[in-house]
Amino acid sequence: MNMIQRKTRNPEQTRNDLLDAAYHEILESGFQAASLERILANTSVSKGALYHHFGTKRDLGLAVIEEVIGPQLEERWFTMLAQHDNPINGLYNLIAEKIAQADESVIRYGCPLNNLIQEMSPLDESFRQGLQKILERWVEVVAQALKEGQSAGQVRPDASPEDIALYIVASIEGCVGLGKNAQSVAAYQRCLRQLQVYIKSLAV
Amino acid sequence: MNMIQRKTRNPEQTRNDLLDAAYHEILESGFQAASLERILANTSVSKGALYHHFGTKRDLGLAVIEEVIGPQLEERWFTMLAQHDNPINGLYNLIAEKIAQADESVIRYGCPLNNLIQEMSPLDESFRQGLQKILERWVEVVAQALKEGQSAGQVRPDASPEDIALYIVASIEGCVGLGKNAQSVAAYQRCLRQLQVYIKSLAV
DNA sequence: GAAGATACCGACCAAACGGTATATTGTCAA
DNA sequence: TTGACAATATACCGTTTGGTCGGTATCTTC
Repeated sequence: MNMIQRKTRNPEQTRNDLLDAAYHEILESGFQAASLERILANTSVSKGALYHHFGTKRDLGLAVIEEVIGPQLEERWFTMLAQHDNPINGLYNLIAEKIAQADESVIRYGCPLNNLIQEMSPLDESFRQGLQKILERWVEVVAQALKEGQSAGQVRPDASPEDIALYIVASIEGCVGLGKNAQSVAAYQRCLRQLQVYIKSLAV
Repeated sequence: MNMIQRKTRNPEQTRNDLLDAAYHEILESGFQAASLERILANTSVSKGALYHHFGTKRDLGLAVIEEVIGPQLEERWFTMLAQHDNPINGLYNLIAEKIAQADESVIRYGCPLNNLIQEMSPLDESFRQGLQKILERWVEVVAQALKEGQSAGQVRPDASPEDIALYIVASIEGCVGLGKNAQSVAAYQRCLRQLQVYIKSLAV
């Protein structure tokens, strides 16, 4: 056979390339319609190499959730909320940042987490669990911040931090979803600004 | 060829059967992964009949959006909001109804509109437009009710009806999405109850 | 430096897909 | 009654899909 292999081996790089290409392919087409051929074309990795690193397409998808989408969100929210002493300000600024950074690509493809939830959670229990782990962590980080805000007398004491955190996360996903379908950065921003109003109303 | 046709012809019924089966197949698998073979198997309609009524799979999907999903939502929200003199009460009760009617199947498959938005809106402009038409109508109905509430002195005058309507719709979709992934009726209900709190805060 | 493990290659495969072609039958107007 | 057309049936097609397999090149270890 005619063998033209990569000059030097680099399994880690190969794996990362695959994860990265798979992430983008899934973001654009969804998981089920994601094409392995297309992923391979975008990485110049061979099919053999792909199946060396990942047992099935499903495994690749699960790895994307765990190793790409999860850390992405974790970093953004965890470090951001840790920077503020007041959770109301922290949340408000996070949304403000989302409003400021809103651009065509966010509006076009929406939230990778939400996309996968809607598509895959009823179809594959492992996907659902992988996504749920991220979701729970997200809600937990927000709830924890709110709880500390209550102790510090910054957040209304009559509110349930867990319920509010859940609702805030839901609202964000909803705003992204609507903006995505409207293909309108403005609509997305208007929607998030209402969420800011709600967040402000949580202050004492 | 061996012809075993339906005893009596009924094109309208055939078309409706197809729309109904397609709706359920799409709800369960998404549009791209929806299988025509499976739809045919669930209707005992032949492939020839299907392609007589719908030019392509895409046309079938668009018809489901326009003729099944759209009217479903229209009926629920339009008639419901018309029953109340006070939009705050109307919206509150609509959410209360959603909370009361929450069951496994809602939680399992989520909102058909939201599912299609996340999957198809970046991939097919016609889908996006069909979905957007429903979305805009939904937002408009809510906004109109709020506007009338403002005139009647029931809704805070400093609020923008359009923005709030957009946000409410987004929040609902978000709540369904989270409940769907958590596979938890309780989480879904907790989320919606926070939305009720927000809605109440709109009163004068 | 030989051996064994790891990484990678690309041709091939069966199955499922959406869609087409052609044949047949029910319906209804003339 | 018949002729035309709408409605339905099924065999078939090309393409794409995820996945396999035998083989090769590189790296590590002793």
